[in-house]
Amino acid sequence: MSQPDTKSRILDAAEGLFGSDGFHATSLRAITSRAGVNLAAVSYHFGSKEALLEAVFERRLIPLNALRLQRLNRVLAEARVAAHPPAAREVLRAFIEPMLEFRASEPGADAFSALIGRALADADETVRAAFLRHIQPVFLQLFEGLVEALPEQSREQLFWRLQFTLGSVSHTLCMAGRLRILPPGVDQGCDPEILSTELLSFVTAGMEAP
Amino acid sequence: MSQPDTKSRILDAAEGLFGSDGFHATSLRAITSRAGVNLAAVSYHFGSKEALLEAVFERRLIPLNALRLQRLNRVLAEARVAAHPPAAREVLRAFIEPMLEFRASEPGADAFSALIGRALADADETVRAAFLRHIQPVFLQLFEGLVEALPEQSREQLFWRLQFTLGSVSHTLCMAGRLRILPPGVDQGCDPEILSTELLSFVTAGMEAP
DNA sequence: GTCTATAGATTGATAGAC
DNA sequence: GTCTATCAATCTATAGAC
Repeated sequence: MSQPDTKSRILDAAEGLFGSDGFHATSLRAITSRAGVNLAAVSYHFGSKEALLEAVFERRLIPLNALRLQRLNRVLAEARVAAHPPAAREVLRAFIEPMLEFRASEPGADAFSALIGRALADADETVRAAFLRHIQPVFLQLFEGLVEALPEQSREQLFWRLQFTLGSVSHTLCMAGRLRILPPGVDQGCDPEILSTELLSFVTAGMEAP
Repeated sequence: MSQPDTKSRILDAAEGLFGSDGFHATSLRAITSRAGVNLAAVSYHFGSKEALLEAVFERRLIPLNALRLQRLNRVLAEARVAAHPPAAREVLRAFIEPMLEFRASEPGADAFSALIGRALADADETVRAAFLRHIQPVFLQLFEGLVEALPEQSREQLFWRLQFTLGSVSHTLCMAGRLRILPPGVDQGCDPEILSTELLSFVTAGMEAP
């Protein structure tokens, strides 16, 4: 049981700092210092700061998006067998639950979660483009699933509503532990499972709105 | 009809660049270069980069949030006179429409719009804190309005649903003109008024979900 | 108020010894 | 693979002439 190798230590440190401070505001020195490795190790193992970011995305998003696509395809296949449209809630669940489950699963996952939640709207094109490359196939499949689930709506309308949904999901991934404004009678703590159910109910109702 | 003074030119340039490139990624040199003024003018007129950001927020958010509070209070007052709860849609409209109207009103407003859409989840605490200072009273009044509109829901539940709503609104402010993934049969162009109505329908249905 | 010039710190990246 | 040392570029901020 040796300690993680240099490459993994850098990935872990970068994930945490990119998530909490942002890509641009995180220096390679901050990363290697947290990882306990030499500054030059980043160049040796990854080549550049951008390539490191890409590696941080890949490590989590490849398995996560594969799981999303698998669940999405199962929901659509079952609906086809039953010869009726899939439920919008189940289509959305296939997209949302894997991310929230991952987030609740391991320590440090909330940093990656915040990174992902910010990526879609990030001002930095490096971050945004790297993220879009991974999310594109999932997004397109999710959209077609919603077209099947809600055939009475136009593609245009479904597209905008899906954008609103992505906004809710992204914000949910960012906000945990960062809520500063709490009205009286509201406690910040929230069971991840309840949050997941609430989010799913919210976006399902929004997508199905008359 | 002289050209805008140095202070306004700096504000305009900063607003545009903070919106498109982000606060951290925008240098004072980029701002003064776009504004056509000397680098030292920022220190003279504002004192620091952070103070400049605060001034960029203030110029737009003080009138905008005053309008939001005014509309919000009118909706709540009318409901009190009529002795029935306000409609959730009208409460949400008082919060959402002023921003989207402003955004459609003047050129350059979409840059500020993107800045605001990103601020709530920004990794940079400078940006986030400056924004929260302005949004706090509006947020608290909006929350209490929703408590009145939807009395059958707990404060906790309303709070989370309001967070999801903020996510949708924020993302809407960010995404215009930046949508990279377009499914077949979907055109990026969208009438601002239609987008506003669609967003309002989406979040109202989400807030009212069973 | 506006300018030049520069201080002082930090950045990403790399050359070359071990 | 890991390290030291360093380069060249960039940043915010300011001192001081006009």
